[in-house]
Amino acid sequence: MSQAALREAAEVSKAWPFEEARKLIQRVKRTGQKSVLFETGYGPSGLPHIGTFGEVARTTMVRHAFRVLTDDAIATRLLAFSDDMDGLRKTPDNIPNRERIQANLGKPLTEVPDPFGEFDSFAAHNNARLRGFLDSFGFDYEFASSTAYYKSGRFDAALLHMLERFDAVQKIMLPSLREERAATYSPFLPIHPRTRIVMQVPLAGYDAEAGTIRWRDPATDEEFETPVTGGACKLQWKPDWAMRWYALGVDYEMSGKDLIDSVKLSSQIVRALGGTPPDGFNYELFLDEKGQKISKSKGNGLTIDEWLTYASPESLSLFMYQRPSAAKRLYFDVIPRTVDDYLGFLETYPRQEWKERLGNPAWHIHSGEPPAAETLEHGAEGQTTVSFAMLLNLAAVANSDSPAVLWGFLRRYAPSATPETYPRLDRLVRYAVAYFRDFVAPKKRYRAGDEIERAALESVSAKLAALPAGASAEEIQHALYDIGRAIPRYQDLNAKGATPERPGVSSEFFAMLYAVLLGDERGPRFGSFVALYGIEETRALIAKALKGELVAA
RNA sequence: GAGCGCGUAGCUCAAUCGGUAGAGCAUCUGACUUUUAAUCAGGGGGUCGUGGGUUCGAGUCCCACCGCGCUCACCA
Repeated sequence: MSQAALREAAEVSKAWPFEEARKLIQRVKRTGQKSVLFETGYGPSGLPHIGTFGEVARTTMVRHAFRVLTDDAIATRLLAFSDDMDGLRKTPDNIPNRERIQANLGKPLTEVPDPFGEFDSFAAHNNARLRGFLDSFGFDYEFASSTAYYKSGRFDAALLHMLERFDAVQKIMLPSLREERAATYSPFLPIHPRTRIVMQVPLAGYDAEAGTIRWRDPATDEEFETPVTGGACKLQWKPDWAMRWYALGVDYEMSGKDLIDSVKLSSQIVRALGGTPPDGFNYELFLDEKGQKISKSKGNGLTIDEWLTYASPESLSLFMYQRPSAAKRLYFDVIPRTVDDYLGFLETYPRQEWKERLGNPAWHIHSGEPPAAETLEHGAEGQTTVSFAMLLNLAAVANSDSPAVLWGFLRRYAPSATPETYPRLDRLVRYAVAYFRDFVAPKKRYRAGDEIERAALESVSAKLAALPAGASAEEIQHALYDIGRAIPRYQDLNAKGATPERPGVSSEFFAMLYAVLLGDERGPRFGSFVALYGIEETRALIAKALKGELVAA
């Protein structure tokens, strides 16, 4: 499959990153520009939000589609812009040293101390967390700090320009506000020279030529004249966004649907400044398990760290790829399915034509170079992909959060496999084990045994003790049958091959073992389970069950 | 009030350019170590929310309506 075929398929691909990239192609054709700037926004008043990751991941997909469409003839950059000069509005609930932070309300986030005591400021801490994650995923981006940009003078020309167009900006903003707010609204927010608080005060006047605004401290009635440049002032949110687009020449920025009105207003402001607003689209928001909007202040839904505890970054990337225009529940229970969907896409990719490949999320997740799927050799049946769902089952039947126990099962399935030869499968095993430990194991409901059941378990334990250490699954299985056969409750004369002298064992017997020992209604072939889990370990498990420790836990 | 999204199998959801509606789970049947599933094979289950329109052909495109939900209108 040639590069030409790839290009041809890309030109017409309906995959949304290509649809978006084609908007930019039009833009470049119109303006003749030789580079394109992508921007993603981040508000560091809280820990990095999973939506922020989504925005970077999705923007990266558009960027890559654009690069394929242009053969890299147009340079691209991705700016991760942190709005870290914003004033701290309220103290987040999920941080230490809240009192200390409380004393800094209203100051720029870069001037609020780090509640974790690790960085120069709260913003620096959260910025570092964001960068750490973006780096760990390998995103190609440039980090930008609003505070640094303001202070460096990089925004000065645009700020002075906006001051010149003050009336035009007000004409756009004021109708969008309620009367009482409109009466005091100023797009320019001076930083109080003494308290360092970002002041939301009405302007007493401004001097476009001098580049200053005049305002009054409501507490002292003292009047100040502050330059709009050099970081002495910042802008209100919507004018700020517009100014940034204008000053940096941002060509593409997507945002959530909660910002639809903001995009409209900011776009009008950019035009009033004589610029062109970026292309982009409004994606749907993520919902928590109850269908509520995920927000960093509420701390609902999933965090990046939580997802990465149970699944790979690639699977999270897949979640972000799929249907950005549809609201999706983002909660723990979508993880297994998303992981297996990802593995499935990886597996079908090599067999596809370019047209399908470009619609395959794996292509977008891996910037056009998805790795080969990791498959196990399974006897004559050939290659098999081990799914997350299967590993969860394994963990459940083994009732184990130990990767080694799962590998024991896997090696029986595919003897040549080891964690060293299958590193990605090993990672998957670790994720599955973590998911099992935190979401499946707590839901187990152990049943206490009655007299007959307890006696049966005693017998099983004794019988196991009498078996040789290296007893096979088969030997153990037959030993179990002999126990069950001797107990009237579990005799089954209708079983295939059963005789009155040698009755079969009903499935009740095994159901009892699962319910009492594994806390589940179903389970593995028990002989195999014991062989892998270990005879002594199984006896210990029985002992715990008889003491009532499993029911209690 | 304004702007969106979603209605497809019992459940959760797919369905690329408009071309015979699919998957997973659940359920049922069968095979297998004398019975257990981490196995395999197979079956049933649908008026694609409703009604129009375009088309040779509509889950898909257009219009209207119904239902559910979200967002914005203070801040970002």
